[in-house]
Amino acid sequence: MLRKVDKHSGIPVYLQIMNQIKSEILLGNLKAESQLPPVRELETIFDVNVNTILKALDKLKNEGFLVSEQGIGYFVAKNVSIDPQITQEIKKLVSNLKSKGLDLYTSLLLIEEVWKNEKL
Amino acid sequence: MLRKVDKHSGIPVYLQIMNQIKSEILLGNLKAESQLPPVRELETIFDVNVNTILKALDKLKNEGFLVSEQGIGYFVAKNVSIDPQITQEIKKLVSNLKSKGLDLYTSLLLIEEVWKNEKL
DNA sequence: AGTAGTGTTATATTTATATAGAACACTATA
DNA sequence: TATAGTGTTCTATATAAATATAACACTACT
Repeated sequence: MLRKVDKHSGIPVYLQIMNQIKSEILLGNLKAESQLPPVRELETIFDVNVNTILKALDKLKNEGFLVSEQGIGYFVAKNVSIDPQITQEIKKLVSNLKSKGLDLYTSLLLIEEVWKNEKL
Repeated sequence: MLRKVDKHSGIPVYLQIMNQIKSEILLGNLKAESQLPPVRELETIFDVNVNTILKALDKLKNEGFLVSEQGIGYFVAKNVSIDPQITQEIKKLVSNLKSKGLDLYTSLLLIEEVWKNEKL
């Protein structure tokens, strides 16, 4: 589920890592209490330096998504899964956008812009 | 339509500027051939330095969204408007997500993750 | 006590981002 | 030809992001 980051996207790497982990938690793919791979393994998975991993994990701790225990590991803190119905609607839109030939980046742009421009 | 950037979001400012302008073009709010505000005005609009403006505009030129003429100004290059039907579907999902209490950032995360995980 | 497997901290270095401030160059028009 | 309004380039500085490398600290288990 977790995958290498894109070092040339312009998006800071530690943010990409935060986003991946946060998403997995929100989508219910990483359950509360479950343990993350050790940081040195995450280094390999994401293909970045430990310090970058730690920066991401530290921020996720501050946001309450993770807890850590010295000598033991990192754990998912709370259960914050999203309503599966919402996931379903997102899937529909995504497959729709894909079938129209849009790429991910453009799609995200449009969604952000619509979000910020629509009242309510 | 164009608005100040968030200097503390972690997203590079020049990228935020690129994204705003690109979105306006894609949504048809900035028409082909139309002229952008002068760079020194954009400085004020986005509340950043000229050099940062120029970095964003330069990249948009390279992507073919803009052209510039010394002493005259920046112009929207091509007509790349998105199918309005797609915009409509995005609006529906957005208002749906908003009504469920999700915030923009979380929504974008989920969409990106679903996009990358779904085959097809 | 020792060791393997964890997280944590620290220092130095490199590269990317962003700002400030100034000067320069081109275009149109008075 | 002068000037206002544009874009463009340059240099210097500051901060943030990312890497490499090494050492340190805690936990569980033998």
